[in-house]
Amino acid sequence: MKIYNTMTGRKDDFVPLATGRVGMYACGVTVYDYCHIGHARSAIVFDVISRYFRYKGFQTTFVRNFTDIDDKIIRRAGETGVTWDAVARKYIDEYYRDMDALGIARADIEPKATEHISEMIDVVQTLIAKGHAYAVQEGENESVYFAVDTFGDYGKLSKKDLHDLQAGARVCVDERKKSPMDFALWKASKEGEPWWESPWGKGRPGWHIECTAMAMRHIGETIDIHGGGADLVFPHHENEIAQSEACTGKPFAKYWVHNGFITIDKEKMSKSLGNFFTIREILGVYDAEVVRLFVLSSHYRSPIEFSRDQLHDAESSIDRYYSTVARMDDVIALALEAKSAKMQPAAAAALENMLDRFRPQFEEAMDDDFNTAIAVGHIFELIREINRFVDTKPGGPEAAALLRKAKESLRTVGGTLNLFGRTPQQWNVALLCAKKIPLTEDGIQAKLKERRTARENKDWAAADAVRNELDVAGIVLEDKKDGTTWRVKIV
RNA sequence: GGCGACGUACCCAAGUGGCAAGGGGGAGGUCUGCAAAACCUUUAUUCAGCGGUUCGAAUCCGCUCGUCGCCUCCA
Repeated sequence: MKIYNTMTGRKDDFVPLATGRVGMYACGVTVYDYCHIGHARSAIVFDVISRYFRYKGFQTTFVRNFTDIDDKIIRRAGETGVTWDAVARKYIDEYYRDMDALGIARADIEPKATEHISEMIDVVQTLIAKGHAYAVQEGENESVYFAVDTFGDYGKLSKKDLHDLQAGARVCVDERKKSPMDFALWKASKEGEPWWESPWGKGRPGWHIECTAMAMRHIGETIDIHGGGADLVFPHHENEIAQSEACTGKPFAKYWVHNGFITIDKEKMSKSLGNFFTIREILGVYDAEVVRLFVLSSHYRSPIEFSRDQLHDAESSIDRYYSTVARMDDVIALALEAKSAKMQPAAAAALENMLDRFRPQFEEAMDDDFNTAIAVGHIFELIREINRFVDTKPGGPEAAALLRKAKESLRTVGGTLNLFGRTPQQWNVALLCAKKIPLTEDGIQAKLKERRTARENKDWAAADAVRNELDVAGIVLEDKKDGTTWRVKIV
């Protein structure tokens, strides 16, 4: 298994610290606003990575944190006239509402910064004792900064040179700091700000220290995988490395995994540019599975351009998938009553051959730095082969068994990608909802019954009238030997 | 200014030394009461451009052009 490691700049063989176990930590969100589709990408990517480790049989501990104390949260509290912790609570709730709707599994441990204050203080004290950090008086309290020049490896993750950074520093020079690149481990609390008691008086944690404290507490001093969005490489992860490794003298993480951005008109989607869509805006128009396939159709490190066309493509692909499942179900359902059990040997052999290769190919794709785009490609190759087989009009228990085997493989692989877990019927009902089609399943069935009577009487005009009526509403009918089924039209 | 990434068909997207995956769309066909779905054929002699290395390059090297990211909070 190979994983691209930001630290080494290449794909490295994955060797866990402890055989058969993986500890991974992904940076979550700062809870001061609704999540946008960029947060969704990161969540989807690390959800699937953790699923794949489990698929491979690793005993996996996945930690994803909430930053629930921070300048932006305090500012938002001031703007809206509520307390900072009320802001954090609200947006944690909203986070879960969005991520649950997106179908993202909960991480094994979802720690909050404010619940690990004492662990952070311990790390900061150790850093001061080892001469890597210094306290500075600020009003009645003290702030603590990490002295970047005491950590020789500073810049090793982001490949930055300390001198270049200082030369081109855009950060304001802060008189209190010994060096402009030093960063806050602990911030003295100003009047009206939230605070915790500490050896440096009243204060609150800096941004980076929480991840060090929580990763060590919940996984260990060295973790297998540390991940997050590519924008966290510098300064966040660089600073985490400095403070963690200076504290323990051990490597902080073995593999650094960073997902690429979602872009709008080729530009990074971000709060500051204002060019973002929230998860709930998108889920008001597209089904969650569509968003997940859209994200997984590209490699996780590539930038992906967000657009209506892209989501539409993903929607069509999923519809193709479920249409094929429906065809398989028809063959399986008719197997018992099939008078002539038959199967073309060549067609069956072709499908069996592809089925034998399917799981190994999936693993080969995912083992190569989680290449979900290729994995999805293999799924659709199998779908095509299944359709070829079904086109030969197979029947009987042997054909049914072969298709059941295909369904089982697809279910396992799909489950690992968190895709294709529903029935065709559930998919179409979900589409009624996503596309806001004002019809219920029962209502559609009533129309189908009406049309069946017309067709039995060979009243083609009346039958076509029903078809047209439903077509206008966005429903397509498919006449088959044993009845008519409906689908939501993808336009 | 420093560091880094990317440029593959009408659109999206894999492929990083040996015949250019997959999805969407377009065109033609089979099937069908009419449709839809599905399948078949077709849609890149070519991978931003120019050189170089090689028996062989989308893939490696160099240059040019273009786009984007990080260097400040960011997934």
